[in-house]
Amino acid sequence: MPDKEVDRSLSQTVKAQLALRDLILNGELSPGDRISELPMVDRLGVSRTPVRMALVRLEEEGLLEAIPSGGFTVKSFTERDIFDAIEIRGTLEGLAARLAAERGASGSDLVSIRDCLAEMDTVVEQQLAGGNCFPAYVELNARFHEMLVDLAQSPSLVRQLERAVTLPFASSSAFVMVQAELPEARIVLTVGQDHHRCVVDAIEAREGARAEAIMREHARLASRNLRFALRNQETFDLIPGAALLRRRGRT
Amino acid sequence: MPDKEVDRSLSQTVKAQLALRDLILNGELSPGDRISELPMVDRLGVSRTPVRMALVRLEEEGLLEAIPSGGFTVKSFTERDIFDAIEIRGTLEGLAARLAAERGASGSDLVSIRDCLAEMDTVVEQQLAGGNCFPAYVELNARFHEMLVDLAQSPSLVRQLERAVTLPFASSSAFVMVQAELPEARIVLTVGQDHHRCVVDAIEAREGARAEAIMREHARLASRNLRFALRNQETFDLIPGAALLRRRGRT
DNA sequence: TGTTTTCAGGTTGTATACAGGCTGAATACG
DNA sequence: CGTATTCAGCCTGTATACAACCTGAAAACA
Repeated sequence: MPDKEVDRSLSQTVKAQLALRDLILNGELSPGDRISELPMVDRLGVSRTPVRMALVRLEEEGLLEAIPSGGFTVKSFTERDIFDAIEIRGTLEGLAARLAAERGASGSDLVSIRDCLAEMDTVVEQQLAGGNCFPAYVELNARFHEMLVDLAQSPSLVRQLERAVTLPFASSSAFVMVQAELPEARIVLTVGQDHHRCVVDAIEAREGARAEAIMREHARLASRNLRFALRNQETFDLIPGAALLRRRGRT
Repeated sequence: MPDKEVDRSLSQTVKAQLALRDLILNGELSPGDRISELPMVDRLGVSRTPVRMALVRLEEEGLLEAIPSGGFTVKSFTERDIFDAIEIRGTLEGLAARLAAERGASGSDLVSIRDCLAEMDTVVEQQLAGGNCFPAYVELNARFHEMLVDLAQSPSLVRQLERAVTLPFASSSAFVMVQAELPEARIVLTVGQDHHRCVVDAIEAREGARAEAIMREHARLASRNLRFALRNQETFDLIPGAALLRRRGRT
């Protein structure tokens, strides 16, 4: 836990939102729990207004569920919810790649993303040689996916994808940490990086259908990681937001 | 305008949200306009708190844009934004159709959607015979699309699609009214209804790829309507939220 | 004993007061 | 005359008071 002392320059609302999200993701608030405003006022050290705002935002984010009669509860997720979220991300990233190919990406954008690709190559190489470069890889991976979406030059799509990725386990780097423990880690890493390269090639060659198919399949690497992660407890706990997951058949 | 007097049973927040949305969609607030809370308090007859809440909600909805230093402005949209929004909807509905096919829809669900299909057949027939059944068609069309998405049995996808459709011109029935003026109206209506039937057939036959392709192409009917609507002023004004559209090259 | 009613506690929705920050215009200065 | 500075007005973010509502439990009644 890096930041127990929250920066005071942040607005109270943002402070509350971050703190509340942590509380949920760390499992200090369990799925189904009703969240009342007043207790949170004490717990977060801000007044009701920012707490209220944070609750609304987190509901939009998908972590909370509104109760018809007022108030919120912590949402719970099934294994299938995660699979679906990953599939949705893959589908939208596929659309982004296709649009990028069809509309044509500018030369400078392609150079930028190829630079990113090269950096990732280095990191992947070091990782395969036995180092532990996952933090660096996660960051580069996030940057790559962001740049890719931008290639589509579609604000609507960026917006939609932002939402698709808010759930912690839906993001492109959610399962990279799990991957470290995976027996087939080398394969997934190598194949994933090849996807990255191929999709850029496809976009440059204006091969829309191919670019789309690659990104869809690319997202399914995350599904594979997920399936593995669910198999034993240690890897299960590596899943971001694992506390929100209910395994087959509970309330 | 059916409801100039807003139901007093609604909460102030909802009241404010509806009124504010109308104000924006009707063009009484122009794109780029900054929306201050106090003037809205006078204009909507509710206090700052509900106004504030409505603003946050409308930002999430995509009608407003947050100013970094605080406050909101009315968003503006380009022709391409709409095309992209339609493409996104088509892509997600395609995913829904594919999942429905792959996962298998229950017999009773298929019966229900076929009932809806049959009702639409009747309406389409009457329409082609010279009647004006568009309101009925719009409602049935909305119901069909809703049922289709439900067939995928994916809460995540339902959620994502709900968001994709919040923009008024992205919804499946946004351009049906324009269609009435379209020279090729008969064709679009006939083909659209055929899409509806074919996608259900595909789902029942577990033909995922076909179901997906059909829904993608189905959404492109809306793009066709849009392209036509943009050509002259009368049809342009039929576009929901037309006031938010900026034609090529303005601030 | 089972059902209905009543009531108290807590919770949310709404209104409003207050403080800090931003904006834009007028003014002073180079 | 152009640029930097100051200041007033407004606006948002936050805190808090108040009221309506819902919930759950105890009590009264059939």
